[in-house]
Amino acid sequence: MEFKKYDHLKEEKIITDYWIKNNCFKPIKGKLNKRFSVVIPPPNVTGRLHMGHALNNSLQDVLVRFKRMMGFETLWQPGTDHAGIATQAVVEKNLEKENLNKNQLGRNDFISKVWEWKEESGGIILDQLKKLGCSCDWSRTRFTMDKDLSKAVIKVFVDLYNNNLIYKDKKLVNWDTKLQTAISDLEVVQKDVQSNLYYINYPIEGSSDNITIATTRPETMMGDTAVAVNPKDERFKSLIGKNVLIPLVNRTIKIIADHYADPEQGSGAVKITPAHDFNDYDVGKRNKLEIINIFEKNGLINKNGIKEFVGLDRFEARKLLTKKLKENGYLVKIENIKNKVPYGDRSNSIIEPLLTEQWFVDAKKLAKKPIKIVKEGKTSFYPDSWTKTFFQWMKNIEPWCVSRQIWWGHRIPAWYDKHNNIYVAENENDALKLAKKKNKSNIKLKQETDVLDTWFSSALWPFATLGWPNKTKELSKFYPTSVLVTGFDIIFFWVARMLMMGNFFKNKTPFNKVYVHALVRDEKGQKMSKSKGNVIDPLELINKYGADSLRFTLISMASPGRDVKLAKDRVIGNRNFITKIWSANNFLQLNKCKYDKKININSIKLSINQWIYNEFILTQNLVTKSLEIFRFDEAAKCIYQFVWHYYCDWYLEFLKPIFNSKNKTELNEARLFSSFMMSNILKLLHPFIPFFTETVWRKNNYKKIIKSNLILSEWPKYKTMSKFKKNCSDINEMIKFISSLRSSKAELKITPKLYCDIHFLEKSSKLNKIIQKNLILAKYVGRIRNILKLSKIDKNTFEILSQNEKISLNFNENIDLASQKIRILQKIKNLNKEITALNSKLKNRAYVKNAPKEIVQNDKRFLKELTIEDSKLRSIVSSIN
RNA sequence: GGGCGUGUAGUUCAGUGGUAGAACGCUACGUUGACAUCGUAGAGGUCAUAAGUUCAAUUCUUAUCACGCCCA
Repeated sequence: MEFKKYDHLKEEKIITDYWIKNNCFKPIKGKLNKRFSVVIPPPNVTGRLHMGHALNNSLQDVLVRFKRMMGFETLWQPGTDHAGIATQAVVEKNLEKENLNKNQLGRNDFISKVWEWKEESGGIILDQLKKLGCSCDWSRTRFTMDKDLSKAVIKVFVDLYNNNLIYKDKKLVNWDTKLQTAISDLEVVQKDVQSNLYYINYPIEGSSDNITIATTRPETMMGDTAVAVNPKDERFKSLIGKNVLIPLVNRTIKIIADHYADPEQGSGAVKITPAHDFNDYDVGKRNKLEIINIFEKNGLINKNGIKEFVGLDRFEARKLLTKKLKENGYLVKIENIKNKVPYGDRSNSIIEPLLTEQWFVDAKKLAKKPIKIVKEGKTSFYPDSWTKTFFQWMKNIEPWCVSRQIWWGHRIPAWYDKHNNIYVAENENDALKLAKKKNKSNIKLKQETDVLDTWFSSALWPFATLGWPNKTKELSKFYPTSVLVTGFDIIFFWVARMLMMGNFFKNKTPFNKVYVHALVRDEKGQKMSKSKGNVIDPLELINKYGADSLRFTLISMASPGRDVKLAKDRVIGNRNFITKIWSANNFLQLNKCKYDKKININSIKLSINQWIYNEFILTQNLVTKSLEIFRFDEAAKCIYQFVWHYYCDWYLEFLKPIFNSKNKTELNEARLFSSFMMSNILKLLHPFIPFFTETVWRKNNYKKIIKSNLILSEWPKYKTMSKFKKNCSDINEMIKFISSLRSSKAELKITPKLYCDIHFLEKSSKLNKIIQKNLILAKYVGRIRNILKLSKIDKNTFEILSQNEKISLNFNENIDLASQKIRILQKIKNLNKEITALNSKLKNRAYVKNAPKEIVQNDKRFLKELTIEDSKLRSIVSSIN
């Protein structure tokens, strides 16, 4: 009989359609009357599936499928976020191809263009998640710019404003000159770069002396409003209070004393430009310095700069200014140093601190409750080490700049009158009402043009997707969510902010547990990046090896606190695992194995069935326990071991002689039970490799017998049968015996397929009894011809030790006894090393006194066994001649 | 500079205060009626280094070294 190969491409498609058509991903009231819910970390609409998504979503799917089978009413809430800056950039790029820009279109038309783009290609990543097997309730897919979600965003903004948790302020913010918007602290990446440190002389007024300052950004001289020295720095003490002239700028500024100036750094004197440096800004505030902004919003020098520099780009200005300083003798030297320069994470352009009016969330106040919640364990991190990171950030949190000077996003619900009075309301009408109340007359209002940071709306994800601010059924059922699965890189961006918003608006923490997974790297441990060219495309792997192989690989490598180093070989290995199960299942079909629901475990008689049942229970318990504590790696490893090395390697081999026998009772039981076990294997494996297992489930007709799809079937919860104990231990002895027999053959260089006679040399051999009891297994799997009552002694006979019993083997072939003698002597030598070590340990009185009794007992028993082994090996050696 | 993490077989990683494990790779043999995407057997480790606690340390403590990440 020939079997078809497992065709993952074909089957995965069939199964996906089948699940969706049959509403398998929707919450269904399960046996437990408990609920389990997860919200997906919404991928960007501009996103394409990468390995990070693949890992993140595979893990969520494992949990969701596991809990669903456990009998929880389960919801996995999917969706995407609108990715303000990224999406706007994509659409602007498309416009460029048509020689258009957004200003030509105007705000409204541009936004319609973005929506057009979103409808067309904003769903790609969701389709890719379906390919991965994600069992989200796709009918509930949400988007952060949806009407409902936008309503939530606006309400949150207004409520926070009315609670004084949002305010408008003029502050130094991180300004992206390329995108021409403010961004939050978190969106700034500090990069190590090689820079020049310029030493420049500032002439001291009324003297021929200079003070030398050091700076990496000479062009900002145009905005200098002081030179600072450290009050403790003896070198400069006499200069404090004097005026200096900014070279070329020809403006006079004061030398001030401020502890910010570090005597060790540069020249010890530092120019202060409050408008263009966060530290200088603070110095300026302390010393009441003037603030002179010298940049336009696109990074060009404005009219506050030196005349001939106006309109120059900041880096051009630096070059030119350096040249002029040098020509005029102000430049002392240039030093090459390493320093950190801020870059925008989206634009990759150097961030300019710029004084602008922006909207801020009072994160410090909002952080208080989440800190408490996490301390109390109402939300806990797995692995726990992230708790510390979380606290560290939350306790030092800065105001969160939430306004962005772009068009695509939630427009801030604030209106201004002509005096710039602010009215914050959910809509223009309400704003007008507020204005009327204040002004006692009807006036015209203009809406704020800024939009909100995308993370502002993502922060509402766990309750906004469930219908908030409406009081929906879903909200009461599925909030708070059970677990959040996410990467550590967005703990601050997203997790912390969800905790703030959830605890403020719902007065309940948005998730009870946060499972934090690591990054996926390449096999050498390098971060995957396009520029390095080491990116592995998950879709390529899915096409080649199947979604299940990729999932199983990622899941089994997700051990806590460690990055996933992905190599293609792993995926191939796991594809082989799937093939192995496929062929094992073919074997069952070949032998007409059929599962009957009326199976009565209690009446199972065959030792091997009892044994595999027992092993299965151990596996079932360990897999369940591991998944409960997010040890995905342990769970995957455990089921892999069971399927391959217990079920396939031993159980199926032991079944063969029974399938060949004519004992109807045994045959029927074997057929029934092997199939029953297979059905349970499929269940345990289903969260890991859902497509394959559901396919086999259908192929085996389990659906008819069990009356359920695999995805909605019941998670195994079988109980130990104590009366199986003896037979299980017998089978374990059989395995040990057969293994030692095989080893001996290999050592004797005898072909494994060769049969031999055996004879038990011990007076009352336990092994003998066990083997007699399981004779057909021993004969078939152990390849034993006969069990002799009397020992043959000839040159084809060789004695071995198995489970410390002496057994003689008799082959139809000559044996090289001399070389065996050498081998055994070596074994004895090693054995004696152990015996000596153990002996001296047991002679140590302190050890015997202090160690737990069981440990000492164990050692004594072990020593005894070794001693017996030693003497038996010696007797074997002496018999060889 | 502050914080966190990692260092165990050739590789990727589990693990434990009491005889060191897996997967992949490697070596030898093998086409026995599920499976060569396979089987059987095997080789391979001073558990980074040093000191301390302990009857006992790969495991706990401290220091050092190496690597990685986050924050300033």
